[in-house]
Amino acid sequence: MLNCNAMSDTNLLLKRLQAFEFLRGLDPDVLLQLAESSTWKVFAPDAVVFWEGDVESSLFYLQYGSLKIVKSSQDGRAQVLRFISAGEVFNEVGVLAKKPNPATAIALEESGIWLIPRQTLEAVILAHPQMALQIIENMADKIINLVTLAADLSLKTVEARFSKLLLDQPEGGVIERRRWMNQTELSAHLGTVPDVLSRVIRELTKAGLIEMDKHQIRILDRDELIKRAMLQDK
Amino acid sequence: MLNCNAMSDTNLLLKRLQAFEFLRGLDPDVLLQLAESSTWKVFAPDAVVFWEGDVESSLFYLQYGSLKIVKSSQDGRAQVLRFISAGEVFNEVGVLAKKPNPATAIALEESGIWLIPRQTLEAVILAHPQMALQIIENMADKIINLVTLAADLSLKTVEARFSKLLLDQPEGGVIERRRWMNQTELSAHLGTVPDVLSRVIRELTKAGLIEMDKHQIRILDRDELIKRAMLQDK
DNA sequence: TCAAAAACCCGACAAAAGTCGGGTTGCGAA
DNA sequence: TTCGCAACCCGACTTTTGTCGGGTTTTTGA
Repeated sequence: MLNCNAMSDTNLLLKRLQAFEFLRGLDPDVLLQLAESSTWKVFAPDAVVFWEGDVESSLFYLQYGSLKIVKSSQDGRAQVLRFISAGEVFNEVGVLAKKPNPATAIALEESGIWLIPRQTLEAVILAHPQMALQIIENMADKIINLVTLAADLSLKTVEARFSKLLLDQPEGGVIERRRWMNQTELSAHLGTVPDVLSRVIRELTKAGLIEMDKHQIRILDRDELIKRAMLQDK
Repeated sequence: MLNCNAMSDTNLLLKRLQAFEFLRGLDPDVLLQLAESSTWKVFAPDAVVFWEGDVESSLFYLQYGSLKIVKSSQDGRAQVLRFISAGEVFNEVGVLAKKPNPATAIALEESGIWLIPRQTLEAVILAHPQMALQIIENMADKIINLVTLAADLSLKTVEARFSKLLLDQPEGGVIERRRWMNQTELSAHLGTVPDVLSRVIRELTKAGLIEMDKHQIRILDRDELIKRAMLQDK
């Protein structure tokens, strides 16, 4: 399930940390300290990085791969709260607030992760308050996203949420469908089930707003899609 | 709408700040600095404290009264994200991340609020990193609540969400219905509309699980209510 | 104190979301 | 290559949620 070899390739981490926004402006020796006390883990696809309820005392830095953060119910349904891609940091909640994690993290593909222990992190924060402000900013972003998610789940239809997701796609008018970005994952992200998503796609296709082939979805009528995305939202 | 008299009753704030968890352990002179640069505002019931989209550069400390944080759609529906009662701090997002606020804050009753300007706050954080950790912990709590809210909205029925809310009530088995905690507000908090909430209450009453009179709701069968609250949740 | 406004109630209906059964397709591993 | 499994498709159905029109009760403020 989980390939965990704690090697000490700190040079590599050191280089990555230097490129990492959180840590911009820190002394190299502080970075070295962080690098030396961190451990390295590799997770296979579908492996659980941490469980809801776990009290995890490390900050996670995803070096390569991608993850999803989910909360799931007994009957199999799951709500994806966010996706995490390479270069992002997560588990601030667990590491700094000492609270059990509110959700489960699962690897979507093989993922390499650095674990920075709490002690080291706290020491660095106390010595470099600037870093605390960075972390706070990062958490604020998450709060903004969660607020938006909650409001959308409550106030918008599946069609509107899906349209919005399409429009938010950075590549103009096209969403790539990678192996792990299938209708099942997508529907969990939108807070619904695959059948309903399938139905919505069918309807938008029939209406001529989008076009789907095997590996991507293209936007054909952006204006109309915007209209539908705003349904029941301001 | 908004009764805004900037008086300098700093002594009062000083006393309150001393009692306030965020600031525990700070030097009295730092507290004084905070108190002196803060301003005081009073908001009438239903007054807007800040709007979604505003870039607010102060931290808010609610001294008395209560607020709700909402996100609303064009067609009048609104999702209440959280309630804020006396003694709580809010708008960390706006003040520290310099991001437009993701939601609107509205006074439920007359509310007195201290505004602590960003500059002062940042100075205090940089000088006392311990405080940054406090703020981070506070934000982590909010993230946990929002994660739970999003998952509940997506995975649970209105009945389950309402049951859970009842069970979460601190006073054993009783929820007080204040003026501003009516079915309209309650339903906005649960992510539904008054009619549906009314129906749920009717059904739970008919099933003998709860009992409602003019000013409070009592739990009659806690075990069965727990069962219903868990419906479609783990 | 009384009248208007707001909250609440409720049955009937409409719309959205979820479920089910039974398909087809396409990809990967043996 | 072929078998098997997972993803996807789709129509019919159910459940949940939201809406509407009409009512009653409660609160509030002039």
